[in-house]
Amino acid sequence: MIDAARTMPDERVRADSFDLLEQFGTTVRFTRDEEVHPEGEPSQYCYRVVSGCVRSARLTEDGRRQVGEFYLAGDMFGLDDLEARDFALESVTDTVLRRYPRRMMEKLAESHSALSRRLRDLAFSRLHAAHGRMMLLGRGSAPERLAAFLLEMEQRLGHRGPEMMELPMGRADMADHLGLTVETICRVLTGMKRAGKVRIGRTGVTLRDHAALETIASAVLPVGV
Amino acid sequence: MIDAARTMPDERVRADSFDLLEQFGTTVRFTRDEEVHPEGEPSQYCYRVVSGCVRSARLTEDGRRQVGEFYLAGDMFGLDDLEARDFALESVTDTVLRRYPRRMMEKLAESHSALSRRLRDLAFSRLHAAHGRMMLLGRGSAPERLAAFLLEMEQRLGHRGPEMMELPMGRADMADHLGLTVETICRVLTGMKRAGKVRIGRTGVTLRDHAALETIASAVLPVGV
DNA sequence: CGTTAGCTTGACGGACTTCAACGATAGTGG
DNA sequence: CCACTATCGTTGAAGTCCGTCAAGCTAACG
Repeated sequence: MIDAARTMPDERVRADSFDLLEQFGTTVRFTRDEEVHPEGEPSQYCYRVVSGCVRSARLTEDGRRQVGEFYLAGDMFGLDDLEARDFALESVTDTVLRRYPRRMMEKLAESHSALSRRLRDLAFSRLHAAHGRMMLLGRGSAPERLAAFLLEMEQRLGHRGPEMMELPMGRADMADHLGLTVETICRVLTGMKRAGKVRIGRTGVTLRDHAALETIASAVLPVGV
Repeated sequence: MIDAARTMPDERVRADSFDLLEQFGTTVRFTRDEEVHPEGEPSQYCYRVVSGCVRSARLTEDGRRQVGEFYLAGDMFGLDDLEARDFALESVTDTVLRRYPRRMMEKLAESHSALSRRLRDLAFSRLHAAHGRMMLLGRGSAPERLAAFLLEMEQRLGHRGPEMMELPMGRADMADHLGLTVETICRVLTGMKRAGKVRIGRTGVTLRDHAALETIASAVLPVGV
């Protein structure tokens, strides 16, 4: 388990620094659409996704919703009390989480510079991703947003091969994540289907024409990616 | 010193932790629209704005531009090589910066947990702001974006009183920051002027009806802010 | 088998963009 | 000092992409 964690290439949590925390962790379970942590309260815990999917979401008074991020298996979240303060954290599907006391993490970070460094890197990595998403939301068309999203999901889910990729979230979650409506998601998805770029199932998608999707998405991605 | 760090309310840099770094700093100057750091290169330095304004910007092949953040006097930036890697850093106006070697900062952070903690808090604070901006870009109307921007600028510039607030950036920068066009910025601004909410000058704005602007912006701000 | 939640499709309207022209201001050189 | 010019800001008209509203469809579940 530790070794498997160690081979993670990206921001996914590697065991080395974080396993200091492991002994203080408890496992918690949620069914779909439960509140892991409510909007507006300071958070006592941080979490790691064991399986399933969690979303951070903010709601306006008039009902508009923005889904900030999706956290997938291996991802850590709730590391700052800031984020939890004005984004609700909700399970998307049936989800198993590992929960750690934030105070303990901060205490450990004080004496273990490697953990501290790791937390910082993680924060900057997230910030980096957020900046990319700002480009997407600010300047991307609906097809560009969706293409980028599908490719990101494929990468983060570690999906390989031709079989259908199961997406944990529904159309509404995608829409609120990408700043679009459910209808637009459907229409763009249908368009991609008709063009032979994707195959669509109820809960999954198959990316048939990778190159085409990457071309669409690359317009709003940093050059040379 | 540690206590001071703990009571920090916002992300503005106070000398306490960061002044460890001060002796390694050098002062650099830029006139408007110069490149502080180009897109695509790893950064050797991080910076603090002494005076003026710096923007982070990303460009697509077909000419669309996204301005990620504006850094004002007191703000630090370039703390991660990630951000610098795919956002160019450019002076908006005549700007004086204090420049520090990143390697030195990381070295100091290893042995000084207060600095490390500060860096982490700063990163999370930025992430927090980025999430707010995602809500704005994904779900906000043009007036909502502009109102939120004007109020944010007033706060960050530390502006008080009835006299005109000088904005360092032009309409194009605002537009690319808010995911709008220059024309839309003008039109919304004119509308606000006609409604008596603002007064407009070439390089500055006066916020005449604070309450109205806050009402507009509050729709896409977290509840209770 | 009925019910419900989520997905899909269509018609229409609106907010913002695009394209175009005009205006104002600052900087420059004769 | 004053044209001259470049740059930026403003305004108007037309177009487009996406949102809104509405209805139908599909699949899962009791």
